[in-house]
Amino acid sequence: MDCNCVSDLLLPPVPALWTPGFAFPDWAYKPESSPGSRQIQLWHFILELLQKEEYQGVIAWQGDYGEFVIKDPDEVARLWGIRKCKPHMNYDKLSRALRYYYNKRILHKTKGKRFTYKFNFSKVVLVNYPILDMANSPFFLAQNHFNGGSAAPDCSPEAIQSLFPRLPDTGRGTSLFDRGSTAPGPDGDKLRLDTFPFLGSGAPCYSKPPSLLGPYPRNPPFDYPWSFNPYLPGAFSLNNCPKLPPGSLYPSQFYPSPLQSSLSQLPHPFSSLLPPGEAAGGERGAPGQTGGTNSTAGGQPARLCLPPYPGSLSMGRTDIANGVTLGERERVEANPSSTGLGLSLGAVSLGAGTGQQSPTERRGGVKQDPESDSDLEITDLSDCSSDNENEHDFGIGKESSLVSRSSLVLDGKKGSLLPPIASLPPPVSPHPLKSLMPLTPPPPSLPPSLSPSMALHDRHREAETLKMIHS
DNA sequence: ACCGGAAAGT
DNA sequence: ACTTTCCGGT
Repeated sequence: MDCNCVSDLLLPPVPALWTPGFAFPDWAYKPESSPGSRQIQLWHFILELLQKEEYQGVIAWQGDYGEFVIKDPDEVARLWGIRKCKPHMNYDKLSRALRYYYNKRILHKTKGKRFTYKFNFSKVVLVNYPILDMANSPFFLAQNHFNGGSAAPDCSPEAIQSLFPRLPDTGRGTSLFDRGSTAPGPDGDKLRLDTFPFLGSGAPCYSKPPSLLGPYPRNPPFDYPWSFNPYLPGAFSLNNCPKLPPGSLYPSQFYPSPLQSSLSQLPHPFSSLLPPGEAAGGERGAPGQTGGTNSTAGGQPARLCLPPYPGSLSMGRTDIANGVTLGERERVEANPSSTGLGLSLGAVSLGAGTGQQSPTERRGGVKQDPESDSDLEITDLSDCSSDNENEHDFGIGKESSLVSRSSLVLDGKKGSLLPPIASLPPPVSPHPLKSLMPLTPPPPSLPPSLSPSMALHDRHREAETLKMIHS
């Protein structure tokens, strides 16, 4: 089954870089549609490369959130070929495979920019994010946990622990390259978001932050809301972003219950789930950079591997809900910069970051097409096409329909889970937060019967609460 | 360079 | 299901 190509020799025993924080959850390898299939998929591979500093000359994040540039198409193709034992792989073929992702909304092409594609992170995650597992995601676990574990059936310490297997110990991480055939056992297919780079836990150093489950943009750029932002200079207390200190594993603050730290900064529904102390912004030991101070990481000096947080925080309003609903596809695309579950991270114009001026230009350079920066260029604009100025990003009107529609789509797959959001209260105030509020996703684990009404009530209440807070 | 159909391979 | 391979078309 395995070819003994160089692949394994080339990439396999990945260094510390991949060990703890970079492993993708097992489910990431197993598209729900193809149980058992753990063949690495191209997008996984791309992500891998993107995360590895040594390949930044070949492929790197650049431009918009989730946008990356293949600086050396031939090389990427070669690597892919090696990985898949396809000696005759070339960029033409690889790009065909990438194109194949368009329909799946995993990727789309950034028009006007050569060799530039953009991840639809929410899709990337959700595509392989079994709704049921969702219930066990740190998000919900956290909720349940801090709420007293009322909702999820499986919120026992053990369960939680299983989500953060590598928190305490530096344990065996399953990396993309090192995902042993020896899956973690029964929970092998469960989410392990802690290991999912985008989910805020341990992303060593993206030159450019993929916007996945990152922070929920909430505050202005100058006040980065997340106590833990892996993409912030301070987040990685490594001298050099690029390379992790030899033998060093991610500092605990890389994945100290990312959720926790994140939650503390999340809009009400989430933040309130944390114990007072944490919600306050500080997370045990991990000095939240809440106040704008990024002195994360146990007092380590700030790094610089990352470009300063630009402040392109997109207020991705409803994304959370969408994410949960698994119905993000169109939405996300229609919402520039709020890729992912809507938690767009601070963008970081890369290039400058790691000083990867790189060979890119060799191919004529990537033309920075101002117009192409919009995510709206997506191929399938079934939904975005109708974007009106009226409906600014925080509007949920459109969103509602999208969400509900998406839900339907999913219904066929996983069963209906979330109530239509159409009935949600409209954003009362211009404050972005408000728009997030109503969409607090009910834990998927909730009985369908409960979910809807409960969720709505909660949403409303929370929205109210928020209003008060803000007033 | 990029697109997407078609067919074949795994 | 996910490519890989080909390929005509833009």
